[in-house]
Amino acid sequence: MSDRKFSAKAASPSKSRSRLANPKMRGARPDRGVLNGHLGYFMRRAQVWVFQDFIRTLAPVDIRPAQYSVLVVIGANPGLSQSDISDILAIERARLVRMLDRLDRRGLTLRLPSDRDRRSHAVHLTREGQKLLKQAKMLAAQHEAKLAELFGPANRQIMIEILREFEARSSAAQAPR
Amino acid sequence: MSDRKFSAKAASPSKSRSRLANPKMRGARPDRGVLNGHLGYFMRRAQVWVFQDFIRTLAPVDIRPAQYSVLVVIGANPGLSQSDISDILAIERARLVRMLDRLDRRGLTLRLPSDRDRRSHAVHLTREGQKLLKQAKMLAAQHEAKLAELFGPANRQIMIEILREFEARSSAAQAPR
DNA sequence: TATTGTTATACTCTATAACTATA
DNA sequence: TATAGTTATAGAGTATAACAATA
Repeated sequence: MSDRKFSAKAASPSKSRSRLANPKMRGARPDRGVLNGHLGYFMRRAQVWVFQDFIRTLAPVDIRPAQYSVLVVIGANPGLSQSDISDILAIERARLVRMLDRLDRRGLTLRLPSDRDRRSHAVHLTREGQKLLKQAKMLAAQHEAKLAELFGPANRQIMIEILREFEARSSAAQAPR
Repeated sequence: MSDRKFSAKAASPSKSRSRLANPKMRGARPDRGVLNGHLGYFMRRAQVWVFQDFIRTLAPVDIRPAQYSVLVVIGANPGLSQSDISDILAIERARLVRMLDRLDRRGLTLRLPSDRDRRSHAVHLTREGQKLLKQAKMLAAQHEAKLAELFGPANRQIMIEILREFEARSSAAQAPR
């Protein structure tokens, strides 16, 4: 039951005098378990760690997680519009514009005119983008192997399954706003 | 085996002509599964959803996740120094300064001089801070109940256990930077 | 009228560096 | 020398609003 503090109350007001002024508290180890019942807290801490490891592992190709996801989606679906990509990855359209500006400048992606809708662009990887994505995928696999090591391969798989199911349910249910 | 694309290759260069120009691709549903093997991707999506729900649920007290974690830690350990809090929650010292500035201005927290080190502050909740934290904890419990509903109570518990174990291992191992 | 890409703004969070006053 | 709190800066990510061109 790591969840026993799920609904723990706040320290009652009468106990809130300084722990340093309180003989019983003096030198006591601070309670690090107060957030144990909060899933979001642990998800956040773990997610930050995972992204930092991803960024470090992919430093040789200078690709960040969001950029990586965009390159992978374009690589698998050349010709998608920017709206399509925004939709699939839940990246704001406005944010994707800036990201593609930068990837374009680096010579990795290309925005061609769409042949069916003159408002939209068909986004592609350049040959260089394809080459870099290949490298990036190898590095990402290294990163993923490290996660398998740290979580344990079974736990990594369980997490992926639970989270994918959650994504389906949470997007089907109601969006939080 | 949701992981079969873990090491999937990029679309080979010869296949990268526009999906719209390619008769076989025309109108095909874009492949949304290309990131299936990437745990970090799903952790991020889920974490964002969870935080948005947290923010929305705690809107009545206008408390964000990071602020909440700080209030909970102070509430349970009155008199901690800012460094202690930074340590426990992995919040940058510089960032915590701004957060406490705001919480102080709102009358929720208090920085008292430490009686053992004139460099440091003993951080406390005001009575109002204690009152608000109580409310916040009730709302956070509602939020957590919603997560239990969406993940399924068993899955929520599994996630917490896996993530807590991961946190212990990843911090014990080597920090990513 | 609605959508696509775009520009602009604001705020949160992360990451640094540097300064001051203490230790 | 090192640490605690602070200030400042820069960048990523998120959330909006508004605009022109096109549907």
